[in-house]
Amino acid sequence: MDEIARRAGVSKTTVYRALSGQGRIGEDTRRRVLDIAEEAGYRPNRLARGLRRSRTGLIGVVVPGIEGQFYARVLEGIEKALQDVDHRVLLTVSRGEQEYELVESLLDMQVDGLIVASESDSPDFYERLLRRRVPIVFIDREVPGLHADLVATDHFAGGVLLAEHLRDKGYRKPAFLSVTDRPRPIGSIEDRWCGFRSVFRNACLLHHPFMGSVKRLLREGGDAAPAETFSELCLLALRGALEPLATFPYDCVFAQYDHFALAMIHLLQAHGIRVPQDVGVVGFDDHDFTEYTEPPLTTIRQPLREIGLQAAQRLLRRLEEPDLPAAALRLPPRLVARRSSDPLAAMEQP
Amino acid sequence: MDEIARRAGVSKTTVYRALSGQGRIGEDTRRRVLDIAEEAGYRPNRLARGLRRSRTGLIGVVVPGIEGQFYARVLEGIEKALQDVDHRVLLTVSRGEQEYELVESLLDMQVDGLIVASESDSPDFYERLLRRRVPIVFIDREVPGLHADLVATDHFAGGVLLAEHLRDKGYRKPAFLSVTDRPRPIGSIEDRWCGFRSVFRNACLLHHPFMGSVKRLLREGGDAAPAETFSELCLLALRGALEPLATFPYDCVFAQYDHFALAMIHLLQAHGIRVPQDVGVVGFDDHDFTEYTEPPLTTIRQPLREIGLQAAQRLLRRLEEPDLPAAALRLPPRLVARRSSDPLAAMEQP
DNA sequence: CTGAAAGCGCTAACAA
DNA sequence: TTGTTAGCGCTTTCAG
Repeated sequence: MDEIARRAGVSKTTVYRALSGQGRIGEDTRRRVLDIAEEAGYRPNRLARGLRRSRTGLIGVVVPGIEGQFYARVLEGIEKALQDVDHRVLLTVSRGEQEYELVESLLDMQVDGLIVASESDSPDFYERLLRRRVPIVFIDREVPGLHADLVATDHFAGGVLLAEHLRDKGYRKPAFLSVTDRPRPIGSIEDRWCGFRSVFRNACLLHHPFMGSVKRLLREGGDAAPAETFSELCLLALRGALEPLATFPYDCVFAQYDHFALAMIHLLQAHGIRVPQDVGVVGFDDHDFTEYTEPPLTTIRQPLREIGLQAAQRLLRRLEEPDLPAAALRLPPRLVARRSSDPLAAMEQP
Repeated sequence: MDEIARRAGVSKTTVYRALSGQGRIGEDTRRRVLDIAEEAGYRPNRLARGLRRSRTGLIGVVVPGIEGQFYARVLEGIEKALQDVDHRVLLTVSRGEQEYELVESLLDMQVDGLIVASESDSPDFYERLLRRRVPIVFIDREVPGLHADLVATDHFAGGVLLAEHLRDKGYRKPAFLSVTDRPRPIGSIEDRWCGFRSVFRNACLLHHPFMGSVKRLLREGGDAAPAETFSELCLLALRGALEPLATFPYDCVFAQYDHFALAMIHLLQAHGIRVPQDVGVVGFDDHDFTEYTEPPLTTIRQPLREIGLQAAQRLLRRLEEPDLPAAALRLPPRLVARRSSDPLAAMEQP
């Protein structure tokens, strides 16, 4: 900027005024400065601007992982919404370990706000931040005991949708597979349960830490993996599920995750039970492979991109109005009932 | 920092020395300053530090999209490698449009370096940056005509692996589906072709812009989508592929992408051709749904996370040694031959 | 309409 | 061992 000022024979301030379009300035000087800046290929240093204005245009994002499609899609939505208003995403992946440290480091970098998919079990850390008026929007999971902005799927509605679908298909004795390995069940799965039970009063709840088994197998596995693929891993984790279920005359299963649903189907088939004739199985979207499974799998599609978009927008809004009361936004999911007819048939016949 | 200096009764510089652990300082003052800083919850402003040192610890990343698993996984590797050395990822998604602007904006934010999955067809823009000695590592695709660091899959090796696999399975007359919609064929697919042909001298090349069809359908589709799912879309795009192929007595097909491979399988089956008995089909990893398809699909797994890790490490190295000569690192892919036996059988029998 | 000066928070060089 | 000073590049305020 100094060089431009010198070359144009004006002060830094004038250059700034020309470039920013703010403040009174003579048309001729403005043109001259702009031309010189253009020619010199001048680009403002956003870091310096951030330091001065204490507004960086950086938004910190913390997610547990992005290898699965779940957070990748949410992230896509976040980035899109922010790019549209010329903000940038500072991305960190917590991998179940570093959440708080990462949040701190993002704040050190002077992000304007945070979007966090937290795995925290206690509200203390975030309560402190909120008291310091750090703008935060949580996504996907709520932090237990914390009153803060949240954007997530409406899991209750998802439970209702799946229950209604099963009921419409003629099933009557549903089993609900709770899969959590946490001390307190995950809120989202509890919500699904409530929704599910509001339709099926007689639903049977099978509580078992399948998810924990998968994680343990993954950890222990290391190189000597107990299974080649993740789907096989899920199969291993679910192996014990049939005996406890057998005490209940179920005719359909809500398996919480698509991977589990598929494993459950394989498991049932291995025991000579036909799907969906004898027993129906439904999942809940954590992946988009459901297009490809055999037999077709009915599932709930979560509005992932939309969650990201809404979270970003909420955060931007909060930057303008820091006193906005905290609110939870629960977005409706969509039932994806895979027709069992061959999609190809429909396409090739006509 | 000023406040801590005041409270400790020393100069800012001393506080800095205590906190940074650099320069000589009395043990007692050091302790005192550290205690006060701790108590005051002091955290250094990395933005200011960046401005002063002109080293921000920010790495700009540009990818075309992250909804598919491809770049999400690469990104995971990048983030991991950078997090390990306390650097942060500034993520942007170009969505086939804004690549150059995004790169500029990242530079405005004073990133230390860039990792770019470019869709550019011309080297001019990046050549200018490289002349300005901006550290850049490209991933996945090379920019035509540009001599720069690149980390990517060894597509030639991938082509060889698939060809050898097909040969070992007894196939003799392979068809290679080139799917590009670009003026110049994408380098990676050319490499696959070269590798493939080094094994099968008689391979037949079917050149047709299937990929372009898919994109067009996606664009035109809008709400009135011509197909419910992406897999159906691929099927539509491939419909015309069988006639040109029919002129060649092929007994197997290399379909470039898993989605196409699967669509091809369905297409063949719809025409009464059995897979893999009559015709074998192989893909090339762009997704991890191959675990779930029916019939099983043999494919090449690209070392995506590793690409990210290596790219980040290369960039970090280049930050230290700006004069490193540009180099291409091509990482070996892995053949994933899906056994057609039921994985469950293997697990449940014993 | 234009310019001078101060300062965001940190760091590096130099002086005491 | 400690302190003083200057400056990264931009923005704001106040003065001309």
